[in-house]
Amino acid sequence: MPVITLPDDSKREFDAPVSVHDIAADIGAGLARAAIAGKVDGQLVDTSFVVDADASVAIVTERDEDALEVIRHSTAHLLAQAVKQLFPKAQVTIGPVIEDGFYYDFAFERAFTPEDLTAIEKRMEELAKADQPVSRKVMPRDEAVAYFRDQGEEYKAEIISSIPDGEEIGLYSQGDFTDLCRGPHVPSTGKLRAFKLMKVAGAYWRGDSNNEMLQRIYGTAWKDKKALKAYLHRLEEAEKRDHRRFGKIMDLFHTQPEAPGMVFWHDKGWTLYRQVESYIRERLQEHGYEEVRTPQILDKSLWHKSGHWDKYAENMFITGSEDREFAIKPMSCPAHVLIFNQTLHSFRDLPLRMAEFGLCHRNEASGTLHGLMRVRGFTQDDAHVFCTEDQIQSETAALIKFVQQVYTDFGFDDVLVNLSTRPEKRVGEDALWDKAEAALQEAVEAAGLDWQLNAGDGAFYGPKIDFSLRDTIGRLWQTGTVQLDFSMPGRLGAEYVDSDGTKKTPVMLHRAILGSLERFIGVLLEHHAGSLPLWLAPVQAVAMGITDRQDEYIR
RNA sequence: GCCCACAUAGCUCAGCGGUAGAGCACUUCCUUGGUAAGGAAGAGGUCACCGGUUCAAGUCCGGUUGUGGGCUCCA
Repeated sequence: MPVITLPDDSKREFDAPVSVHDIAADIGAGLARAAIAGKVDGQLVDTSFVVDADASVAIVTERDEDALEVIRHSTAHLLAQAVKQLFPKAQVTIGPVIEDGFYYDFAFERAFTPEDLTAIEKRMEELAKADQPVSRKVMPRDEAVAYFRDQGEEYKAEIISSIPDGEEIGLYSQGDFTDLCRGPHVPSTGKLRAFKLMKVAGAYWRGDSNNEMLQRIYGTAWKDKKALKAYLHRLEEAEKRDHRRFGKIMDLFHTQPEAPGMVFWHDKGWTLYRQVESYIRERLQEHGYEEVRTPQILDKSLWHKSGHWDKYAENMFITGSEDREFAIKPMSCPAHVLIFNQTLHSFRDLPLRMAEFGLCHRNEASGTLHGLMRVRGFTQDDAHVFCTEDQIQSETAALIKFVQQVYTDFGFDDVLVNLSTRPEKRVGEDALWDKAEAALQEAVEAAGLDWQLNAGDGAFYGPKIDFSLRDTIGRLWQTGTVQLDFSMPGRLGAEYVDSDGTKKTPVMLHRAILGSLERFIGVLLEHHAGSLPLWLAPVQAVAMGITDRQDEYIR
């Protein structure tokens, strides 16, 4: 018979299998009422979950962090239930929990309007008030597929079909609504007391832009009205830190339709820009870099050789002269290799560190442009380190130190680090990838960084470490990057003479610390809420008179 | 690029079929040694662009461009 160990290490014994709800009730009627979910041996479960063996059990109430996830997930179901009642033709798809809330994707013949959203939210309030019990049952896969197909829910049926064999298919029901779900959920809809629908947006089915577009409704949910209000207030405050706002009020820059995605820097903004640039320039000298400058426009054939044309042609701006086709450079690396190739190099020259404030243009899809954060014309604080395979790790380690120093100097302490490994489409032998990935991983670990693995997200030419900074409303913007490349030097014919007198191909490390100066300044403005550190501020002090009589002295 | 929304004075916005409005900013004059902006007067808009409906269009409809929020993408 199950012996239940509670979080305070007290034990309770039951004669027969017992539900989480009943365990809570055994402790106290109040707790049973407050229970939102349970945690059995660390696993979040429904209150109806039956414990039939010895286990450690915690009752999850809204005081626990875990409750929020359950509440948000259940609110997503509430949203789906409301939508199905109001728009029976809408098909449900998926509705996961995200940071601060949830969303649910629907397939519907038309877009939901803001008025629809209001109506849906109202219906959700009613359903929550009705306090309908939420129940779970398990269904065999084929039966579940048939069940949803019968109701015209093709997407759900497709999802269930793709669940691997042997996995349990759990269905949750509340009132007239049943949805496939892993759970857990609140025991009844009355537990959902503080939510709000935020916005509608389009989203592709299964995240693939070749698929049809669904209607995504975003919402937020909290344990009570007070927390909801605090969240909405936080959003308002975040809006005030928007870098585009500072661009205006501090007279730093503007954009306009004649040059979408490109920045007009005003005097004060350019002062800030130059300050950032000269800071980096000083660091480059300290870290043993040479600085170069390469052309904006380069013959198409170079981009064919580098491999960029095949992969990124549609994102490159093209121009021509007489009968030749040129591309406006989207990156500086091939040009740096061309400089490298101008001289015969000894292994003694390596590592050779070549930096450029590289002005690049990329024809980004119009819908992705965003203030200074995502632009079409930008300057990378770019550099390439030509080195031997043996130098990869020490150079990477040095770069990580460099990056950390810069972020610290600019006042950032919360930096996200990702290590991205080989993608499916790639060049280079697996053995080389093994070596490269291991070298990068060792370097991040040696630096004591808190990092995450982004498996399969590397560039086609090598693995990379990305550094991201978070903006005001939680979005992450990649700034720094260290990318290993064992493709381009060979493609473009870079060579050095090794100690044994033979010619070898160097390895190339691409790296940027700020990423683009534009984006970095955007993040900087948001991070400091416009109050830049004195050394960066374009206006450091203002002398003001008290009346016009002092004007003479001030001038 | 895709979905939705938006585009009115330098800025923030109201107006939503009947010949353009507010606050702030700006200009002039007055006032002023006290923590964002005291008084008075004034200037400023082919209501993003193109087309349509209508006796009449910021106002309704279609298209284009740009912007915003998502999605996809990000060498």
